[in-house]
Amino acid sequence: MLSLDQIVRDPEKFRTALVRRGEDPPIDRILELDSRRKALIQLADADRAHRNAVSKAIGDEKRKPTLEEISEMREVGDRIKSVEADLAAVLADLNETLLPLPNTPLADVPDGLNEESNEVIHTSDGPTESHGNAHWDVAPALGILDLEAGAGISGARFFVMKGKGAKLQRALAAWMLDVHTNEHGYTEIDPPLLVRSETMQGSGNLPKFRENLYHDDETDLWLVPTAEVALNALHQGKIIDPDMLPLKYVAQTPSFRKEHAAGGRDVRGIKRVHQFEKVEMFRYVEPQDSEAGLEEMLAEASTLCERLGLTYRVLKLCAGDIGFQSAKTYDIEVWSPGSAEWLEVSSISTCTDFQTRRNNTRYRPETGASTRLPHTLNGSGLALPRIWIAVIENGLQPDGSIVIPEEVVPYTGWERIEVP
RNA sequence: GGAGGGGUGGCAGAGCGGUUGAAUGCGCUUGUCUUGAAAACAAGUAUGUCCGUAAGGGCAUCGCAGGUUCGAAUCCUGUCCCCUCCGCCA
Repeated sequence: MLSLDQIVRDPEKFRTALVRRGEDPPIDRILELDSRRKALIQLADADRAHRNAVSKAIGDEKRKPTLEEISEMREVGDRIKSVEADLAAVLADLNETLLPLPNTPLADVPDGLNEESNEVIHTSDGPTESHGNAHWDVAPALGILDLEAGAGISGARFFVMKGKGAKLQRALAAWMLDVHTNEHGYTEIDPPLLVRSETMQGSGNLPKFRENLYHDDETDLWLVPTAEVALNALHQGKIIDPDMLPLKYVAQTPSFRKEHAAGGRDVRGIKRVHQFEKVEMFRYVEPQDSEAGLEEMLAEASTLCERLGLTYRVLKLCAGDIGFQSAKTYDIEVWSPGSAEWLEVSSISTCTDFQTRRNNTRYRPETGASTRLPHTLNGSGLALPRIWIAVIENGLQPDGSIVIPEEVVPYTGWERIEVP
């Protein structure tokens, strides 16, 4: 959520920032609601101050209230109730107006309203040829992926990994977690996958992206579309002690997405599915450290691609293409020689104080100082079925077998997936 | 699923209708003392919001939401969460 206070102080700054994202923000309405809000607070506070004074006097003097006092205070009480009702309506209105507004892009985020304006800022060395053997042909032939079985069990966009395919995915995830925990200083988290509405709202997924989420009506719980949702809620309503920041968390979880918006795109294979594994990095940092932290996370995700021997490139997303809660995002894409395209395997964002304001996570810079909102950063490190695809397609040998990247061999226990 | 107990400040823990933002202890900050530290002593130490240039003042908050009352941390209702025992169960 954007800061009401800051919007009121500099409405034009927010208007232009949101227009960059292609929004038409109701700034004037917000300003009007805020001034009504302040006026109502003053009315109610004045009445309450009066009532408190009278009640205190009665208490101090240890006497019964007079009939005049009782009738006057009843009147005051009624008036307070009616002003409070008005105020509640204004607050609800304000909330509904602010919640659907996305974060404002940072100054260095490129202009542009769609992915065509994204900037490729780095392309690694490595081959970008195509051999035309896509994973949806190669993997089923090797007996490590069963798309029909997935469809039979659960429907379109579900899949079954088998044998060395399943083991490869598990090995990749374990390796990534180990790199992040052992080399990058992250603490491993295993969070709940079903979360409350409040938690979903805190990350920015609700109320706006309801149609992309799985929900259980009976318990009113939501399946997480990414571990970010849970990691972001780890300190909700809490004040983080001085010297605790930065907090660096990593989690491997499934992600559940309805993918309604994808329509008929990426229907073949397992590039876009309803349930997939992902290793997610998440940081809570002091505001002044968030831009440097973002660069570090980009490096941490990039190094994984490099160590797997994959050709990858880094995109700086334009203002119109960054996610709802993001102020700046890098995407990492790896080359898929089978389908001859770049596959997005990581999206790394700073959400500034947008999420911590929503779920009331604060920190104290030092003992005795007043609280501030930390910034949150999130990034995939990395998204699994897609990295699995890249490993399979890049490891494909002339004889049809797959050679596994050296780094993960200690985790698989073997170096090659042979033709059966 | 059944029966009971409980949610109070950074932590522990009082208060159960009269002003209480809340005793007390611990922790923390500052000061005195000390060569320094510890101990001791003294003072201070919640969050949010509104008015105000500021100093300062008002209001709200004792899980959450309502209700009763001149007045609610205290009484009533609902709800969420935690704990204990029984049952069930991976």
